[in-house]
Amino acid sequence: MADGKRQKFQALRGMRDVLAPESARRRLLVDRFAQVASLAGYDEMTPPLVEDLDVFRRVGDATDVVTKEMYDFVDRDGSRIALRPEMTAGVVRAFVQHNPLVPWKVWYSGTNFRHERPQKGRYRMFDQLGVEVLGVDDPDLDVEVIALAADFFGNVGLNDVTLLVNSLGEQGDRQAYTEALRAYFESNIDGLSEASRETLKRNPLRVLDSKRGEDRALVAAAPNIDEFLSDAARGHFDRVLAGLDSLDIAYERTPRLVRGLDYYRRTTFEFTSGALDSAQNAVGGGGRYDGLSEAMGGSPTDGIGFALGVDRILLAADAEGAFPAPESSVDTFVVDMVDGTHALAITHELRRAGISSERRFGGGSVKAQMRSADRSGARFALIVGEDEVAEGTVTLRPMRGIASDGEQRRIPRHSIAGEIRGLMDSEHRGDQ
RNA sequence: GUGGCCGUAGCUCAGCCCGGUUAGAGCGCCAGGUUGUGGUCCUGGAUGUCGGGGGUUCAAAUCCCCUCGGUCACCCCA
Repeated sequence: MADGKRQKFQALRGMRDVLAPESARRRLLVDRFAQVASLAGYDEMTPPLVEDLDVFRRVGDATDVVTKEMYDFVDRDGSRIALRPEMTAGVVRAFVQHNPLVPWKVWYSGTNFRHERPQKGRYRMFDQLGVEVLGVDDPDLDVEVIALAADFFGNVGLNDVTLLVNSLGEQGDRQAYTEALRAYFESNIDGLSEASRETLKRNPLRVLDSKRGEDRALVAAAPNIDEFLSDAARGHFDRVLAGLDSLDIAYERTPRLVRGLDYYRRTTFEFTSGALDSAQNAVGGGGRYDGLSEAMGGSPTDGIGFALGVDRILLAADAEGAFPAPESSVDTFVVDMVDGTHALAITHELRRAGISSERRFGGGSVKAQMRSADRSGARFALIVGEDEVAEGTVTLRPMRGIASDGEQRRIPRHSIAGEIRGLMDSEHRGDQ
């Protein structure tokens, strides 16, 4: 800096570094999701982190995500681009661009950006896992998609999760309902909070989401979506509910559930965690968005999908004591009391043989090296001193695991990898 | 974006209200006890721009202002 004083930087607001062991836990969570999704026939896809600003605008201009929270900027060539605030828009844009065979079933994991005031469970940079399916109108698909998410939560060990479902009807139904709400709230405007009056101008549906006490009574008595569903929408929704019942997937029918993004039609759903007692208790949500493809310039195509919040899932897992971070450990730790050249050679050798191996740098007493070995979580310590070098051996000392009661012994220097491999295999089989 | 609360060693926190010797504790870390052996125990040790900047004062971690960050509610949503 100008004054010569050293500036200590820190991550930008709402953006966090993910260090071990959290980093390993996240990787594991994504792996789990990949498993569950691929079991159901979904392929991974990775849309760009940045898109033309208009791609995201198609998501809806009445949502804060698009109007107030986007990281948009002017590129060097003058075009307006933006960091993705969610994944669906990019996926649908990709669908329109590549015109793949339908049904197109994809899953994704990735980072999104939203310029909001950070809070626990709400960050400016956050990861989502999700799926999207394009080209299928069948209500059974809605069930498959919801079941996939529900199974994933179960797989991760989250038990205190509630599924909320609703139908917003066809586009016309949704519009009619919106108008009915507008009329209703306008005729009762005096009972509405200041903030909700503002919301009413932009998006009457959103008023249903108000958490202000003053609005509660009015919201409770508001028109119900059920009265506005067309026969087709009604029939579709009934099939979805019947499907959920048949799979024993518990749900709560919530006519007031209004999802944030404007593109939702018909089936909408949300998963909330009872373990998260904050206002940020939604761990995932999604629904049908028939019509988005057209908005992106493609032909009319049915679509459905969901996005799950990685940060919130992990927070909920913490609260439930589920899905702990995997312990990081190595198979072997080399203690070199000679000059370090043995540690260098042996770790290299073992790693090439597929056996993980660590060592301490900068030497240190045997005691210090052993302490490092212990901390590394290594199952075996390989100790090399003058004596071992002289007789062409290394000392193999069991540190933990099934083998930890065994005595340490010397093994030929040239058969270390084979010896370790054998021990780990027998341990894996549950032998002595 | 609006309002409230908080910010002291790597971590969890005491001290701040009622300014005043070298700013503390536990855990962790390092070393020694055991000159070739971890995890327990004992002994010793290191570590802080008291979030940052400015102000008041003889004197500020303690008071005031600004700012940055976290957190809670609203809002929004994953």
